[in-house]
Amino acid sequence: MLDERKLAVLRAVVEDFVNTNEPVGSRSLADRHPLGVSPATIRNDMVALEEDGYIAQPHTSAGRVPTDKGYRLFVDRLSSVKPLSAAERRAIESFLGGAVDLDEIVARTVRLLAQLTRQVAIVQYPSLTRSSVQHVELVPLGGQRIMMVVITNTGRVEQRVIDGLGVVDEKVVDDLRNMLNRAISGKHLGDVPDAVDDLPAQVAPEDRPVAVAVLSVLLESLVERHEEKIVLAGTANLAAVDFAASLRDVLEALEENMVLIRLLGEAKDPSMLTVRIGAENFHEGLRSTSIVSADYGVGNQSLAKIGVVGPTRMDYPGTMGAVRAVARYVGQILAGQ
Amino acid sequence: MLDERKLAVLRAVVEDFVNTNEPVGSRSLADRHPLGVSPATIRNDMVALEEDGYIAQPHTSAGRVPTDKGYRLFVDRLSSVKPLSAAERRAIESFLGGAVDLDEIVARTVRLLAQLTRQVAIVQYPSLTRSSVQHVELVPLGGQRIMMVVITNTGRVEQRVIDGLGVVDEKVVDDLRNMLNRAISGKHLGDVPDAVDDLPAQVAPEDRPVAVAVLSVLLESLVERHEEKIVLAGTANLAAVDFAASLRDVLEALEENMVLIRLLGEAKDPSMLTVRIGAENFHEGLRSTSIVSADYGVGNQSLAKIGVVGPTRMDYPGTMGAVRAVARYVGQILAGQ
DNA sequence: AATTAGCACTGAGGACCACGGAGTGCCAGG
DNA sequence: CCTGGCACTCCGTGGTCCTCAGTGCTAATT
Repeated sequence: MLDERKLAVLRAVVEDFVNTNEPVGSRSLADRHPLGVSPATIRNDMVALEEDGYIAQPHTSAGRVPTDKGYRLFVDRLSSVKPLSAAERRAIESFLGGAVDLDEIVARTVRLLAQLTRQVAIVQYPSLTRSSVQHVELVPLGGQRIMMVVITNTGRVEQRVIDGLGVVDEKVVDDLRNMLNRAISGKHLGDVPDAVDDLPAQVAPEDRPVAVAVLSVLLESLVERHEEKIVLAGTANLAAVDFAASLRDVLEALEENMVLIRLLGEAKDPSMLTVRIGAENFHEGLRSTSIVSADYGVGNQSLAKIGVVGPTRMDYPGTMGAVRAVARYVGQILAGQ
Repeated sequence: MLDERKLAVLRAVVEDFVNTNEPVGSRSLADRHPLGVSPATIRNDMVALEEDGYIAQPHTSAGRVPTDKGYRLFVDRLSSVKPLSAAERRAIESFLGGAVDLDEIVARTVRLLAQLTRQVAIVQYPSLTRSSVQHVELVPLGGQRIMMVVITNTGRVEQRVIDGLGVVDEKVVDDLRNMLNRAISGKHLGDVPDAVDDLPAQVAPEDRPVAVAVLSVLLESLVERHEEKIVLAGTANLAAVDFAASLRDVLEALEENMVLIRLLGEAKDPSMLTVRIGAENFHEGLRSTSIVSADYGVGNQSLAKIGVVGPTRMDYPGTMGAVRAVARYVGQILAGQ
């Protein structure tokens, strides 16, 4: 039903449309691609492709434009991920090399990805839920407050102030800290609740309120609140594109972090590139955009996602190459931290 | 030269233009404002205002539009900051109330301000340079690395990993931590370098490399690197406006954090509202925007700035009111932390 | 049976033009 | 000093025409 040549025509349509942003007609296609047949033949193929829903006409007597379904086929079967040039790879290395802490790694990564793809880049902070506790620190602040700092093995730091305890003896804080670390350091975050369950029973009754307060804040900050943090860059690149939806809708969607997190999260196949095209994105404002995302992590443990948002009419092979390459490098950098 | 009525006309022109986004003519002005004179008289006044450069005509036989100079006069002499409504104030309180840590306070503040003003909001993290050290924590990570966490009195937390030290004894880390805290906790950040100057001399010679490494990272993270962090929200609100400069230029300028930091920093009068109009902003891409900014802080000590970026054609009284109110509330919240 | 050349048809978009309307500047009279 | 009146200017709108890229169809060719 779709023979080789029809697929070649579809590929050519996608490539030309991505380049020119104008509906592509049979004549110009025959000119620019070595298909070896005449425009008339191409027209016949186009009719078939249109009947199957891979391309569409904005109006009669205009060229053809790929549909979401057409892009889908293109991505799945007609293109391959384009590896980065040596220069680009060197740029990544030097760009990410100088980062000193997690915040900076993330900040640089997102800018880098936006620059490489000339689109909007998204980087999610390494997930809390899949990492383990490296260390818990309790710091008595002046007065009646304690600051709790939790450090995970992915370099992420969570801090929280615990208040309203009355005066707390420094010795008590010391004991509590030691006990806590003995109980949970090295533990997977998911196991923390169980691990601390019987701790209050082990402290002297008069110190129990403090212990309970600390534990409840700990649990809240680690387990209950697994809102993930994300960072954006390159929104300026959107201005160059003209969307079916208004630019405003797209920008609004991008500011809704929860939406983005969900979208990134819906990858089919972990540790692989995922491409969601147009209406495949459930969010209204992103109907005319595509999202290319990938997992990154240390070893083969996935920690979080990075991704790129652009018009459906984007350079898929190039974008996919950039996303994949950056994801790998970030993983390496994190492993070295 | 500029009598009362001419000023009233200018005020009316600004207000109408802000509302309608269309050049305002003498007739509609006479209709909508109780100036008590005829359109012809208003025309004469307009000629005078135009000669002085406060308003301009996009083309002959069109209405008048305020110039940057006109807005300047309006802001300085013809308008007053508009206090928020009770409902708005309640919204601020409930919105900022639930924040648990500094990151969240900042994140909520910026979203709030963007929503109140329907423009782009900027919030700068509390400055490191003006705060003091609350506590320094050294945490031996597994192996040969140490994590350093510095907590300031403004709730800000800086963390850094120190690597490549060889195996470090836990006892040494303990001593170092105590010594460090004795030396610098409570100290103003600017005084930290002096305060730690002679610390290496106090440790045993064999531990000196560790101490030196820790100190150099400390100094680097606190003093040398006083890049300030900022956060944006509400960029989607820009899409509704049509700028003289392209939207892309504005978005690009907004992504250059260093530019924004400089712009915010150039407030005339600390602890007061600052308004920079159009070409008063040195940055190319922001020539057709205005920036309203204010300091916030605890007590009368200014810690950082917040601000709003919008078209020169903005509702100055309302925006100024929102910025001022939010700045105050954030100060209160920080003080209570 | 598949491909191609030829041809009539279609619709978008640009150039051109006429016109209505909002606004101005100026002048003469209150 | 203010105001009504008036001639003038220019923008924006809507209509018409024309071009042009591209299509679908049919008949001829391989």
